[in-house]
Amino acid sequence: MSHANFKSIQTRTEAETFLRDHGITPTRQRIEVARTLFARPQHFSADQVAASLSSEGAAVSKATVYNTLGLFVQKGLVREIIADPERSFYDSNTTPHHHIFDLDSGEIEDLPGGDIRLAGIPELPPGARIEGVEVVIRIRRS
Amino acid sequence: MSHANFKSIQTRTEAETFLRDHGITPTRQRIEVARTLFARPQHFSADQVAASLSSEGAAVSKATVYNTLGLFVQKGLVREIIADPERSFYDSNTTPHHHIFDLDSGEIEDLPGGDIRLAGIPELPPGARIEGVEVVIRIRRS
DNA sequence: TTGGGTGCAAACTATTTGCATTCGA
DNA sequence: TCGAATGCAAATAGTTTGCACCCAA
Repeated sequence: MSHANFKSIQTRTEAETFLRDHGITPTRQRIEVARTLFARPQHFSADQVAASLSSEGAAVSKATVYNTLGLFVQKGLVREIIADPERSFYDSNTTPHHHIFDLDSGEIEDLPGGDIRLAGIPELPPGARIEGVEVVIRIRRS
Repeated sequence: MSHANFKSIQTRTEAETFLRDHGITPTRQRIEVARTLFARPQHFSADQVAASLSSEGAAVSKATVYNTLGLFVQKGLVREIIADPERSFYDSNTTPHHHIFDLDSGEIEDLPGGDIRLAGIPELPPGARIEGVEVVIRIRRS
């Protein structure tokens, strides 16, 4: 399955070590964000991260949530998913896989199967370096 | 090539007919937007459409540009491209093809070759109807 | 004539930023 | 201690909406 290599984080201590291992100063807020995000493979918007934290009593300001998510993307801990024109999502599973975006619920799911293969990726413009390839399947259930 | 079937619109009259054929009341503004968009296959943000129009002296208010693009998407005249987290783009070429998003310039190009094939699209959740499949390759040149 | 379309400005939402305060090492 | 990180509020940018006016049929 697509999150076969996902390493779940359960405790604050694990989160702290994880951040340190990635060269990130583990502050209280970053530890909380990491613990929430990496509890399991999931897709969260910045707002959902903030809401989840505050429901656990670990409120972190929205600005810090945004800054932290941006930092995590930059350090490769999470992957930004651009599928909803209204907001970005962040995927705690960085192993290669693709997504389904449900237009009715606004939720993102992993594309099951994981055996999607892109054939025939052509020659890119000279000097171009691929930063990412994303496949999004937009569905509707109504 | 990927826009082999693209039908270019050059005149206001052609635009008017085109809109009527798609069940859209051809107003002055919609005709201008259509003429600009369908002159050739291209990728425009709402802002770029407005700028292009006003540089031709055919100013259309930004609200109307947004409303018109939304209408065109809904009627299937253009395709919305979600590749840049900051804004939507609109592709006047609706034949199936995919995109390259240049992270440095913020521009979208068609993926050349057009022979990309997605193999192994798995079974989707029951009742799901595919509204669109988009492949975006993010590149950097720096 | 008349209902849909447009323009403008105001409203909204997501995200970023400036700056004083606080905290980790 | 001291620079980095945070919080809050204000600023930004894209997009949507309310409402009076206008125009296509």
